Amino acid sequence: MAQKGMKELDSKAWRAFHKIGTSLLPHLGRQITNHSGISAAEYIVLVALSELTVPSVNLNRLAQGLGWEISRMSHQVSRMEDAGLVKKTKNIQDSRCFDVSLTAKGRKITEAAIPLQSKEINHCFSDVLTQAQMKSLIEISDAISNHMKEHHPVS
Amino acid sequence: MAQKGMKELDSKAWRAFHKIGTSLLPHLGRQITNHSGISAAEYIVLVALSELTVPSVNLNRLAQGLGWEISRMSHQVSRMEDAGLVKKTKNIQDSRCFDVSLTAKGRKITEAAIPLQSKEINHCFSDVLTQAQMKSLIEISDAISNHMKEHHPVS
DNA sequence: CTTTATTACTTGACATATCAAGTATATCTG
DNA sequence: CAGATATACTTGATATGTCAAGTAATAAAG
Repeated sequence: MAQKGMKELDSKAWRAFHKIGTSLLPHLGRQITNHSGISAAEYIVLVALSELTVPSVNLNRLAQGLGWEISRMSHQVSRMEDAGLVKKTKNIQDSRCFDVSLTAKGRKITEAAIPLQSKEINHCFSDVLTQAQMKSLIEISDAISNHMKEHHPVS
Repeated sequence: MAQKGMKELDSKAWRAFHKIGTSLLPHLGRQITNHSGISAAEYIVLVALSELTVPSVNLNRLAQGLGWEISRMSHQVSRMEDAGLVKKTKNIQDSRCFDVSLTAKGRKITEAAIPLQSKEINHCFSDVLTQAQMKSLIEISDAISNHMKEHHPVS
């Protein structure tokens, strides 16, 4: 995906990263749909909601927590409300805000989906890597994330 | 994005991987559009075409080389033909096939875009990682890719 | 040589992601 | 408290990715 202006190792490493980023992630998304009948985007939102210590969050916080644009979250939550997976309620204190929460159906699907997805991740990711490789990956992620936070805070 | 059914380190490593996969890749895509006026998908196809040792490839090979579905490539190439970036010609030997090649415009844009994109990748990726980390990433990618090839050859 | 697969690609429908613009409700400022 | 600003979210347009179904041409089988 890029070579001129890059050193040999850099280019190989980038291609390696790009490859797993554009194959593993979509593959696991497809698995979610196959085993649980929901999309990868829906799964991400459902899991985020299921991990709350409070019954609901507003759209803004939910989007920020996942690093999504607010508009993307608005569209996604609307579709999920139509699908009966989440509920949207106008906040009483600030009526610009909407509180989003899981419906019973959404919770049920999420709780069934999580262990199946964990199994898939173990299968395709954890089980094929050594502990040292996973630790290395965490360091790599931190290095990149810190750089992004400093230099490209919004995007 | 997943926890029940996963060990602590596994879960952390997965979240780390997921995070960079869903932030760095989109960020670099946006950079392409900003500096060269083409989408990330267009860039990927253009670079693949510019790296050919022959003047053209058929859709099928192009899709396989990038690990894309043929339908995705068909749509993408059609749009790029409309945009004047590539040219599609019916193959003479086998008229089911289409040969895809760069137009002069497509080549010009690609050659200008590649060094700019390499610079961005260096900035966000290569420069923030050590050589050891890049080597580790290549090993990690190989391990995952090999597993995928064995167990999920099509998807 | 005709029927039957197979292959290469197209098409349409829908889900999704992004962008620009809009609406409504707070909040701040003088 | 009126006017300006900011915040929270919506909406519509466009590009994209995926799936299922379709078309057309080649290859294989009988």
